[in-house]
Amino acid sequence: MASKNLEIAKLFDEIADLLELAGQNRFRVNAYHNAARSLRDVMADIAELARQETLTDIPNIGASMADHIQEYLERGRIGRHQELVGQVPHTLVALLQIPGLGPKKVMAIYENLGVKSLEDLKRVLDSGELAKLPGMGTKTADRIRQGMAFLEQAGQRVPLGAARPVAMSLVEQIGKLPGVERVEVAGSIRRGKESVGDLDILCTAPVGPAAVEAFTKLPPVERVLAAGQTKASVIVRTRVGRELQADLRVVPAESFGAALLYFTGSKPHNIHLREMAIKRGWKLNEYGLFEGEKMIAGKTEEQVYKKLGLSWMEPEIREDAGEIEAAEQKRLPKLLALDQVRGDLHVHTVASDGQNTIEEMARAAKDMGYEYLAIADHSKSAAIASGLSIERMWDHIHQMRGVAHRIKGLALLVSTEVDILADGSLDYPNEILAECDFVTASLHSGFQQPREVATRRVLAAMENPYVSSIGHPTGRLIGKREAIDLDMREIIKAAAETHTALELNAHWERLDLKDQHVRMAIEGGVTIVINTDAHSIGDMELMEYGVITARRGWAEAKNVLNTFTLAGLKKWLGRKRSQPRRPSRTGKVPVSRGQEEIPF
DNA sequence: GCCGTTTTCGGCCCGACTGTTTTCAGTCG
Ligand SMILES: Nc1nc2c(ncn2[C@H]2C[C@H](O)[C@@H](COP(=O)(O)OP(=O)(O)OP(=O)(O)O)O2)c(=O)[nH]1
Ligand SMILES: [Mg+2]
Ligand SMILES: [Mg+2]
Ligand SMILES: [Zn+2]
Repeated sequence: MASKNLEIAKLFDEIADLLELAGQNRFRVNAYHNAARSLRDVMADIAELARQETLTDIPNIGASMADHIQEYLERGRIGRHQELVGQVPHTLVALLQIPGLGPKKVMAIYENLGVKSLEDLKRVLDSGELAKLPGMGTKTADRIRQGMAFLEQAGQRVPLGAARPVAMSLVEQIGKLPGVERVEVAGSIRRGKESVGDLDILCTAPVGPAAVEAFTKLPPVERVLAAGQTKASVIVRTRVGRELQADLRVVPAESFGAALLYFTGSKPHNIHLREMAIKRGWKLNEYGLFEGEKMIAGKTEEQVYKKLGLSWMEPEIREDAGEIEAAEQKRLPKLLALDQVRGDLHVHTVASDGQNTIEEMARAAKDMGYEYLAIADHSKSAAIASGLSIERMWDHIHQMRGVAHRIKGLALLVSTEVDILADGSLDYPNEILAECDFVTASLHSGFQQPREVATRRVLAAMENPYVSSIGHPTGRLIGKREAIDLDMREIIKAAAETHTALELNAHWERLDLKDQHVRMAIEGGVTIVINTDAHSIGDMELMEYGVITARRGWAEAKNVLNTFTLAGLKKWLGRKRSQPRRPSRTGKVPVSRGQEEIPF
């Protein structure tokens, strides 16, 4: 299992759902959801906090929640949960996933018709029994049927990199509609979440209903879920044939800031801000900040934040994970920006499974304004990725040095993406690694290994003095392959101790390290390196997704290795490789095989 | 069930859209 924190969070969410089905107090329901969220956000190991008896220091964890946690750690179950399962069939929780079906309807259908599962639900829809229940009719039945179909078709979240272009294209089309003024992407896409549930778009227009209506008639709109005076929800079909929900919100121009704030979220961030407004005797909604009838802010996000005593916050950190407290104390991080990135330290070429030559990659990097680029092809065991044999690697090193020598205005670094083998040893001997300016060590096998085994492999790799960074540490593919079960706290500790960077692989299918692990790593004093792992020139543009994810992990430029100048990078690398062996360090002749001048 | 620098009791975000309800509950953003 990934971690006790997540296991307990899942149980708390289920308790909340069961309580809600049982018709209990909605604030208690919220308390369980809030506790679950806090457990997901907390960086420390929950078992460790339990030992120290500091569980109630976690926000939203009080005496009851702490007892539940203790009980789970000791006995692997929570009595409260089991009681509830005795009262309400736990299979009903799955039915809540259907859009349009909430706790009240699920309970009514269960109590009157005995519906406990999706199959049962289909049956009572087809037989017409559902439509006969009090408070329900044929339209309700239709909505539920559509909800079930949508859940099957598009129940899964979509990776940011797949969703964002669709959202951008919609923004462009909405911008051309008559009467529409400003248009912005909002929601989880604006916050840069690794995967998104839908597309949220905000626009201003003097006449709301006209804009809403025009939106629902756009070509990509397949069907309309709801459309009113100020907003619409529709289903769009993407070019790859996937269905996605898109929500448009329309507000008058004077409310733009308040509306963007609202629609960007996150929901917990919104609620926290609204509670702050209440404390001051005001009201915050998507139309503005109000003192009685009087609007005191709303034209811009900054105005609203300022009135609440806060500085403006970057969307990426609006998760109510400490950013509001930081803003109150004027201690917000100075988040990393894309233009601070000076190089890419993990790209492939035709030598292994890339599509461009060393020279082409180098020229492209130079055109992007980079100061340095590290060519890192696969090592010999990566057979499906055409990994280089030792012999070919020596030749490849020669080739890389040749290009490095010829190209001006870019430091081309000799590198490798060396496999971490099953026993934690590396796929190349140290003689090769010593020739590299930068070494990325990656796991490409054994994804199912037990936590201890996989963790030990990574720790062993970090012990190697030539390993500069661990590539895509958890090996996950968003929506496709689970992360390797690793003890990330151990790995972060060891990375700090061994002076090894952890990669944030920028490809939107990976984003690995993920945002929360980035934050944990930085907290642990680890340096992150954001690499695209490009397999073609175009892939180098993926850097932006890595930067967004790093920002979600509160990364500043100083935490990110590839924002360092070439000299700074060199100095950083020199700390682990304490032996003098580089001519640039020692001023002496190259150590070995040094026909070419080593550019580094 | 959690929380508190005016509180250990009494609050807990706020609004839009839908359907079948004759006045608003349920669901969602
Ligand atoms: N105040 C308030 N705002 C909400 C609530 N639900 C949603 N919002 C706001 C904040 C959300 O970021 C925004 C868009 O809603 P979504 O349901 O699409 O959530 P979001 O985009 O954050 O995540 P997603 O990836 O779509 O699951 O609307 C709510 O209950 N209260
Ligand atoms: Mg959304
Ligand atoms: Mg939405
Ligand atoms: Zn790679």
